[in-house]
Amino acid sequence: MLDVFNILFERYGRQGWWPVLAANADKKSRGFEVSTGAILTQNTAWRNVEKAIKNLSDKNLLAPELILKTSVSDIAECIKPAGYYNQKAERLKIFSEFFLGEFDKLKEINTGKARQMLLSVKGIGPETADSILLYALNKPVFVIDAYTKRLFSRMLGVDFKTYTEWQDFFHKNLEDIEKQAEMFNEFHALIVEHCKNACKKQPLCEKCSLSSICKAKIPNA
DNA sequence: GGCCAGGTGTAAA
DNA sequence: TTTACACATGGC
Repeated sequence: MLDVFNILFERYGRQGWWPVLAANADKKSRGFEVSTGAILTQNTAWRNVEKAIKNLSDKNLLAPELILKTSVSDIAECIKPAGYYNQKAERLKIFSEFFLGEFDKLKEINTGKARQMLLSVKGIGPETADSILLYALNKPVFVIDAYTKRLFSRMLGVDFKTYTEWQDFFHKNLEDIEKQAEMFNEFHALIVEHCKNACKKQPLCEKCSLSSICKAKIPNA
C-alpha cells in the first residue's frame, strides 16, 4: 500500500489539501472554511464548491455567526453552484451552531470521541466527519470516498462492505508510519487526483489499462 | 444529451 | 439490515 502512495506522490507531487480561500485566515476561520467545504463537496465536484465558497466569502458569510444570522434561502442562493443547495444551506446552519458550541472541544478529546460528536450532527456522515477530522483538525483518520474504493478494489481485488471496514484496512496497513496525519492527508488527495484526471492515461492497475472502465462506477458499489 | 462529481438522511421492504 | 430514492448544479 505504501508503494501506491509513493508512485502517486512521485507522479503528481504534493497536493497540499485543503485549499483555503482566506490565505491569512486564523486557525478558527480556517477550521470553519474547511468544514464548510467538506459539507458542500458532498457528492459534488470541487470546482463547483469553490464557486459556492467564493460567493459566501464575497457576501461576507464565511463565518458561523453570520451563517446563523442569514436566512436559509439567502444561503441557498449563494451556494447554488454546489448543488443540493436547499439541503446544504440547512446543513450549514446546523453545523454553524455546532461549530460555535462544540468545535473547540474536538481538539482536546480523543479522535474516536470527536468523530462520534461530528457524526451526531445532522448532515455530517462518515466521510464528511473524517474530512473535518483530518483536514481541519489534523487527526490521523483515513478518508474513504468513492474513488478510494474504486481504485483499491480494482487494483488489489479487495472489496469491503462498510465504510468502517474500508477505513480499518487503511489504518491497519499504515499504522507504523511517521507523521500519519500528514501522510493520510496527502494520500487521500493523491487518490482523488489520480482517479479524477489521469487514471486512464497512466493506469495503476491492470484492469484500468485494459479498458476505459477506470472512471466507471463499480457495479453494486 | 447523458453521465458523473472529494455523500447523507429517510423510509420502505 | 439492506435497498431505493431525493437532493441539483455544472463540466466534459
